[in-house]
This record gives sequence, structure tokens and C-alpha cells, in this order.
Amino acid sequence: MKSKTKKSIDSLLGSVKLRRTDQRRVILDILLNAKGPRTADEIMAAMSRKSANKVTVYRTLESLVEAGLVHRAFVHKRAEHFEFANRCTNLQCHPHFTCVNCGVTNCVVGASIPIAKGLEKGFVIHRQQVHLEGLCPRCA
Amino acid sequence: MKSKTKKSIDSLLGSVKLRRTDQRRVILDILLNAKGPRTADEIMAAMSRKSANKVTVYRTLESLVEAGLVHRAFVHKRAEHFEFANRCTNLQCHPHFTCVNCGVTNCVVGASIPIAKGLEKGFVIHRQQVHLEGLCPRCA
DNA sequence: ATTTATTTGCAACTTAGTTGCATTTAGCTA
DNA sequence: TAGCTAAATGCAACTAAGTTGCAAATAAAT
Repeated sequence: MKSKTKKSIDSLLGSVKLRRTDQRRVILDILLNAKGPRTADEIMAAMSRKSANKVTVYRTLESLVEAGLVHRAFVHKRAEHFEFANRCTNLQCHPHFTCVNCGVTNCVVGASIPIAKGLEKGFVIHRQQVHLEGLCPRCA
Repeated sequence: MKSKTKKSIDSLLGSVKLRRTDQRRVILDILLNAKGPRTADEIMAAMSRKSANKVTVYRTLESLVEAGLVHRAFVHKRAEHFEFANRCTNLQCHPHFTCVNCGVTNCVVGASIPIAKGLEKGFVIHRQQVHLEGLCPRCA
């Protein structure tokens, strides 16, 4: 990790009042550089020899989610997927697209979907999440 | 199960060329009468003494999904949720709403959301799924 | 009624995530 | 800068959700 990156990650952690630990830095760094949502397992693999216990990874992700730095992505696979919480409006994160052929899931940029209208009276929407599936350009 | 129900379930199974077995009839009946998506576990509980091995439940759900009679609902919980595949257009199933307070997930009726536009060239959308979370009328 | 491909059930297994508890460490205070 | 303490980490053991292989049962075609 470049020390420049380290500083900006440390200030991210500071901004949400989380202690600056190595594990948090490494995990945040991985998510910051990921092109799409990642599972705990993928994160552990990316940490490689830097070691890290899976319990720590789960707990770290949990604390990052709670702090709002990371989101659980909505991708309809068995394992939870996490991503750095950017490109999200207040009510809606960017959608994700999963290719039914190659199985790859990525963030969708440049598409927008209006928030649902016409709900029965009394519902308060905090968050809308959209998932698309179909064929990616390579598989179409 | 009323014999009238049984007949209509049998004709559903016939229409997708699946053998009419008791387990399939019972599981379809449960999903037909459910107000929202159900997990394999909930289905097993509802089958109660009628017995059923969990492997059979999973495999039955799988075959019903493959046949298109049942959909995997998109609800962001650890266990898969299944529901009878009605009220779905070609491209989009009805949305689901999960209350962050009481945890209950239900189908949203009467709301509509347009299909995403503006995807990068080459993507083919087969299906769009929307999930809403927030407060239900009772918890708001 | 017989046959055969499907379906079901059991046992054992895997994957994803969790809990309790002992040890280590970030960052505050003196 | 050392000491203190709450927070974070790691290990072992566990649970929940789903899967696989194989043998027995059964739907439905003949």
C-alpha cells in the first residue's frame, strides 16, 4: 500500500471514528481497488500472506458497514458481497449486473432507475436496490 | 388440500411436464397460499407431519424454478426465498419490501419501476429485480 | 402387470458465517 | 514515553444453509 493511500485510508477511518488497524487498512484498500463487489472469501484471498483470520475479516466488514464506509451489495448469490460505498445516492446504490453465462457480477455505471412509486400508504422507503441479470457484452 | 386445488396443481405440473408427486403438490400448494416469499426451512415447517426430507425440498424447489413455476425472490437475507411465479412480467418480477424494524419481507403490489436504461452497449437484460427496505406501516 | 427413468430419502459433506474466550494493540492519560 | 483500558484480533468450536452420492421407491409409459 502506498503511503499516500495509507494516509487517505487512515483519514477515512478517522472520519467515522474507527481505530486505524492494519486489517482495516488492508481490507479497505482491497475494496477501494475492486471493480465490483467482493465476498469475504475473495477478500481473504487478496490479503494472501498478509494473513488474516476469517473471523476478523467478517468482523471488520461488519464494522465498516456499520460505519457506512462499505455497503453490502445486492447480488443474489449465496455469499454476501461487499463494496466501498461510493456512487450511491441517499436512497439508492448503483445497480449490479450479473451475467447468467459467465457468472461475473459488476457495478452498473451510467444507468439510472427511478425510486418506486405507488406503494401502499404508510411504507417509508429507506433504500432501493436493483439487480440486473442477463448477458454481458462478451457473452451476448 | 382440496381436490379442486389438487387438480389445478396437477395441471400446473403437467403444463411444465413435471411428474405429479405428492411432495411437489404439497410444496406448490404452500407457495400458492403464501403471502410472501418463503425459505426452504419455512416450507419444511409448513409441511409438518406430512414429512419431507430437506434434500427433497431443495431439489423440488430447484425443479420448480427450472420449470418456471417458482421464482427465487430477491430479498437479501441469508437463506434463499422462493415464491410462486405470478405477477411477474417478462422482464421484471414484483418488488419486495423488507422492514428494517420487524424484519418481515413482503411482496409489493401496485408499485411499478421502469427497466433500467442507459447501460453500456452490449448488455442484454433478461431480468430486473428490485428490493426495497425501510419501514412498514406498522413500524413507521 | 412390467419396465424404466425420475424422484425420494438417508448419511455424510461443504460453504458461509457466528460465538466465546484469551491475547494483543490503538490511542488516551499521566 | 510508559501505563492503562477498551477495542480489535485470533483460535477453536459451532450453527445454518445448501449439496452430493447412492440405494430404495414410484410415476407413467408400454
